[in-house]
Amino acid sequence: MVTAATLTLVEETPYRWRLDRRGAMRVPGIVFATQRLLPELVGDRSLEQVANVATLPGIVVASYAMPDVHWGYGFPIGGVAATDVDDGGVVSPGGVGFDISCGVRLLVSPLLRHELRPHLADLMDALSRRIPRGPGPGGVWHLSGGLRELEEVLRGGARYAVERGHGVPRDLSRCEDQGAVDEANPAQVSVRALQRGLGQVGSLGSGNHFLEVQAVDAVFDEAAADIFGLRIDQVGVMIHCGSRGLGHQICSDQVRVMAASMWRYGISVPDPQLACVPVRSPEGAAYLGAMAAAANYGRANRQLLTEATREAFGLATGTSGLDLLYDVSHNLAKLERHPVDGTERVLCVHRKGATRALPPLHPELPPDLARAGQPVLVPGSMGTASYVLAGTRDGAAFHSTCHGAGRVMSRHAALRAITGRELRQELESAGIAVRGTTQRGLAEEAPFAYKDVDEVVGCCELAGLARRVARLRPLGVVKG
DNA sequence: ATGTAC
Repeated sequence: MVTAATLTLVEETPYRWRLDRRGAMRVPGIVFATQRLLPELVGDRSLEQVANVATLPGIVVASYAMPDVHWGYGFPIGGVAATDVDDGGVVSPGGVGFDISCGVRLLVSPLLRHELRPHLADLMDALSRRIPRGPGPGGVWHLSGGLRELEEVLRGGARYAVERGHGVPRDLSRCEDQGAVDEANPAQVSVRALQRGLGQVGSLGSGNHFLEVQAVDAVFDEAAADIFGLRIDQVGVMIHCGSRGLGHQICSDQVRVMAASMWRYGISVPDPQLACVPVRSPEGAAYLGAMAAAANYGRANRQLLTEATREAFGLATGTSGLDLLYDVSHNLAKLERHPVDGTERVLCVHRKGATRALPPLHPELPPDLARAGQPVLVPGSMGTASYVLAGTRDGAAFHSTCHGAGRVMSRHAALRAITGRELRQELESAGIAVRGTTQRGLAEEAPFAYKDVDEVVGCCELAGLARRVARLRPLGVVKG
């Protein structure tokens, strides 16, 4: 067990720090952070988690932490770890997180900020009526085919949603994996998970999930912004949500199975929350099949919320046309090919609170975006800025970057520091319309409970993980 | 994140 007290970070550059191998670590840790972010990440147990992840069988190159890293279940949130699947590499549900395929999409409208202004209150009210949110059941899509149709969602994700008329084919061209991964295995999804998922397709959930009406307030890379269709004052809608109770139940189910079967593979880990099995094992295949089903559910979820958003936008503004810029997950494991020591290997890349950031001209990119690199959507904390980044040619951490601001204060501490009523007043007086659920839910997401998103994305750019394209400021927030 | 514990 590596203890926090013995961990020492060695400065490689002002934006990149190394945790040297020691004890059972198979690879070093690499932490991307500025001097200003360092105390925040040393303040919790996330460094210890970076070191623990470095002990996993088959891990290659390094256990990475993004600048928004913070403590999580087993793996840190903001962690990236890749294992060599043909060399005993493992897959671990803790490296994906409970909210499988949690992610973000950004819709871009033809309106500018001043054109929306007279319609903003109507738009927020229309969104408030149409966007199911908060914990528990409720979703915009009532699956008339019941569990049988849910299985279609698990196989087809956003593709199935569009097939059923909930969106247009162009949406799919702007989704990671064109809206669905092919490896989903609904047979590995428990009845309980299915039951939880049945009534939640098209819902935000709670916690840090949100839907925001935003406007571009800064452009950092004119050429990329032009390719992405973003200009100053342009209005967009950002949707941040995941796979709700279904993903959570799948993670719980699979962790239990893995913890009970690890001994068969002779694997020992320094933390029981790092339960894992070889990718090439029956349990590994079961997890990846169930995880893919949850991933598709998450993509369908964001697609249905897009449809509801378009309806609200049309009603309130009389304008149609909310084009999808991109949809990308930040909680997922994927089998990808990457060079390791000069040889191309098949790796199981775990990104937990970390976003894939493909470089310009990568074959998986939509052809019309390829020159700019993959759009990376980074939601900031409530009431602050969000960013659009783009993948860089060199990248690092298997082409990954940050996923958000990163929490620094516990929900409990945030509740002690401010009331929901106070926070709502602060946001409204800053000109941000709020449509929330509970006072408590608002208070837990207070901006001071998070790192400075400007510092986080600035660090990503300086470290070469991604480059800044545009910043968006909220005009209105629908809070889960 | 999560029918915020089965």
